[in-house]
Amino acid sequence: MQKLEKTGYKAIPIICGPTASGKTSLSIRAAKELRGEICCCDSMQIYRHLDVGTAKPTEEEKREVPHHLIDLVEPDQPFNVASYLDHAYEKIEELLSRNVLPVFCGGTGQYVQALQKGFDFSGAPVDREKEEALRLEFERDGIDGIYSRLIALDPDCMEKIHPNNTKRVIHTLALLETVSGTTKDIREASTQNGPRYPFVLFAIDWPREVLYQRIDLRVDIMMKDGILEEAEWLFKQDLPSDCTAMQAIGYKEFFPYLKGESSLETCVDLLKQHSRNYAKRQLTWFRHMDDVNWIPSDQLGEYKIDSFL
RNA sequence: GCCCAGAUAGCUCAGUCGGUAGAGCAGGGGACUGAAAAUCCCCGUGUCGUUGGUUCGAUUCCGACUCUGGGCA
Repeated sequence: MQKLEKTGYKAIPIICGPTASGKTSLSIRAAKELRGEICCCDSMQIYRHLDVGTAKPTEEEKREVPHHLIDLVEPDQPFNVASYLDHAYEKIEELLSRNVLPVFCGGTGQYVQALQKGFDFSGAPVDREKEEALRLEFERDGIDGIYSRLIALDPDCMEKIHPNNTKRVIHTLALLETVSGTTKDIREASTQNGPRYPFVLFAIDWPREVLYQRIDLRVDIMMKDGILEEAEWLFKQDLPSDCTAMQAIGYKEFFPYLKGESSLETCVDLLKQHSRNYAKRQLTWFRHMDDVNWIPSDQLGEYKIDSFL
């Protein structure tokens, strides 16, 4: 914490908001005013080569303010919250050692929450082989048996995890068969030490219809900026379809067109649709996070975040 | 002009052997502790095109009309 004091601020800001809400420009202005550097908090911008479709900062924007935590891995490499936290904490230390304030910016609710709450995943190891075995069992026999075993180990899961959410059922059972205790015990242990740093959250709020218009418009701009070429590049990499980068919005929508199964216009419309659906899910995250400072869209240009720091 | 097929939820359509209707998508709300831009849960009243007829009762059957496809001229 002492290192943070040297920057002159008491907390690290995290600027979030749904896709196309203006996070990037706000974070650049804020970082300049606070003499900080930007740390992205985005589960897709961590992939190299996926630039236009993930709305990564442009070269020009990166020249204005240094950006970190982007382009961390190749699209075929595995990545998750825990990897993100490792990179994030390392980067925060590096910036603080130079007395520079990290300014976080991003739309991945899970990553933001993990930072804010200080989740420690070291007590919840992942057993890939066990998960794979359960996945095979699920494909063979269905979810019922697996779900029953999960409930036997932790009855609370009955209301916390719906049996149709097979991905989560399998993951949680694998975890509970690896470590002792219930999900509640694991949760409690993971937040035992609290957040690593004091964070302050901001979220940008637009009227829904306006946000949706902005999303549609931004997709059109992405088309001009070469999103299709990027999608084609990714398509040609021929990665497994369950690989995370292949599920990024802005790429998968073009695959039917690239296979000759659908018109370009249909794909663009679908991309807009998926982006809107995603924005709604993001808002659910932000609305229910603790201590969020909402920034009304009409105050975006002059909003000062430093009074919270 | 004639023939055929449609007309039902914002969209695409199912259905009612005559008792006023339901799916997918869209839209709204929610969950989220190692794939999270993922995954999953909840929410469905709409002059059943208009208008006559038959009927206790018509969105359903019959007629006319309007509109939309397709075909023939």
